[in-house]
Amino acid sequence: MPSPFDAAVYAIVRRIPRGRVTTYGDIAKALGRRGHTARAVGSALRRNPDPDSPKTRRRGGPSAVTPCHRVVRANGAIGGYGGGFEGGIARKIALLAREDIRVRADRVERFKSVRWQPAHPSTRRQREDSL
DNA sequence: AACTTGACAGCAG
DNA sequence: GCTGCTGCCAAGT
Repeated sequence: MPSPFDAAVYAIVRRIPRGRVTTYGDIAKALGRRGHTARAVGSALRRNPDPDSPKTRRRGGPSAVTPCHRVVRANGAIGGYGGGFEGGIARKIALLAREDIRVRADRVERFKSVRWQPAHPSTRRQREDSL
């Protein structure tokens, strides 16, 4: 059973549209936390119970999984994936490529334009998706 | 209960 | 661009 914190993180990750990415820090902000929280977000994703693997992927269902590969670093760097085992990052890159997001020299190309930001708690407006 | 570690961020040099 | 430091955290030892 994921902790409330983890569950909150997953809930946000599941809202990331296909073909877009967000950052650990953006998620932390959306949770109304600051400081070291971005690290905690990474820790939560590391425990992701439902990654976008062939086994867990649902056909047709939009975000039935927790697409943690769509979470990268604030500076556009790819970030981590899986326990950090060799090949984990490669999988993340492959999953992103499948959504037309290219990674070059450890950086997401056109990062600014594919970046998606969840709504900040103090902001009631929900038109976050078009940004 | 203290201390360490981690899929991080922002700001200063 | 980069490197180094500190930061309203959460889990694991």
